[in-house]
Amino acid sequence: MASSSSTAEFAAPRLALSQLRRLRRIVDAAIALAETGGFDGVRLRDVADASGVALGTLYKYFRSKEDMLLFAINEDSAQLLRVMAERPPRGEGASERLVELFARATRGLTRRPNFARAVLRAIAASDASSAVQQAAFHLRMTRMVVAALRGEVPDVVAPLSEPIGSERERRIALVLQHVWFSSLIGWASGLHSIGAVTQRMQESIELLLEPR
Amino acid sequence: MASSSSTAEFAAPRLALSQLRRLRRIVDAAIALAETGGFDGVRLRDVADASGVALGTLYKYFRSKEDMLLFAINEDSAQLLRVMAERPPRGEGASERLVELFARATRGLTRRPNFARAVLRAIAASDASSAVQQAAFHLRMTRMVVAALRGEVPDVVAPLSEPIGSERERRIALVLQHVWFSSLIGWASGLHSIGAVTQRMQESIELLLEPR
DNA sequence: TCGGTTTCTGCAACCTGTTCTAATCCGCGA
DNA sequence: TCGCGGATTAGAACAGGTTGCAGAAACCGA
Repeated sequence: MASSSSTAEFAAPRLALSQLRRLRRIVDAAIALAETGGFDGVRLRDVADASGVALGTLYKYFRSKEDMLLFAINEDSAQLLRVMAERPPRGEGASERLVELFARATRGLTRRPNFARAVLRAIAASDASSAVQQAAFHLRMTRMVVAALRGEVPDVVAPLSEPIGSERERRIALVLQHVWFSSLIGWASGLHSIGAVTQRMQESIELLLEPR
Repeated sequence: MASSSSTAEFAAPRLALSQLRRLRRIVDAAIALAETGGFDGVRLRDVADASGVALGTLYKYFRSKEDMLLFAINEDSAQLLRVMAERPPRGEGASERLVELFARATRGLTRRPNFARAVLRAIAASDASSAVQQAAFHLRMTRMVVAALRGEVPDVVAPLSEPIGSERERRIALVLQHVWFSSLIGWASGLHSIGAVTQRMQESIELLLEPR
């Protein structure tokens, strides 16, 4: 049970070790399938086969296919936060650091384009039941953006619930995340290239930060 | 035939009158169902029944369910453009006009919340085959944003292919559309209220335009 | 170790988007 | 008017997400 993916991140994991292992096998199988075939490539019957569980068991761990992929991308966002804490963007000004932050995030995500398309579709189609996942992702990104704005190192250990940044910093983070997400959706829809995503981020950052 | 929805907007409609009427009945049925039950409420078997055509016929007019809803929202965007040309936002400064533009657009869309959720999901999940639709929507919004920035009246009749605005104006339009779209997706996912959408637009517009 | 509870399995079933096919219908040019 | 070709229809069929269920397995406290 354990309301899907919110589990490992928010609630105390009431899962036994064997269940944690099962969860991992499921998620790994889903990721592998997504890397090959994107959203449609993740056929739950295949996920079940590849992870050695019954089809119905998937629904004990996740509410839906989307929820499963949301869990995967949420893990990735935690990983990204760690990386950014270890090797923060080291540009001179806030703009350069932000550009680098999003360039690295974009590269990291789209390095596995089919997986990226899969999770983007999952995010876009998810409903309120997965809102917690989304919120977690958002809070991590905000933390990274604020850190990049200030030229600091993002806090990895602080609980996600802890508020961060000034009003203005949070607004900038919000705008940039919206532009990023929406651009990525556009890329996933075939509207433009990955390069266009990075370029839009750069233009947006300049528009927001550079004196006019 | 007629590659789905691009038809009525881009290519010369090679459809006979009876076919145009059929198309209209299909779209109207889909809209009605979406208004009631959102994306999932649009069951193609029901659309076919309600519009009096066979299930297979739907696929002669639209590539997919998403494509169908994209067509509907595209009609709405044309309508919005006309309304904005008739009664443009009449604030003093560019900021006020933009805030009003997006407030009105948001209200118009979310007045039928289930329909809005349906088309948002369709947009987010669409693939390259519907890129033309998306582009059309985007071009219309850009036209409205640029007009609001300048305090002019958007051009309704000019072909959508005609480029518009300065580099900076287009960037602002792009950022605002990304924020708008992404906020709406967040609303559709249950992440926040409609009010939050309008508020984010206001904050973003201030961030972009007001001197600091 | 035992009994009860929870989880997992294997499988069938359901639902809905999508595709396919054969038969029919319709408009239109000859 | 006739006949042809494209459009439409009814219906079946397929695919994959989701659900339900009965029995087997695993776990856990006593």
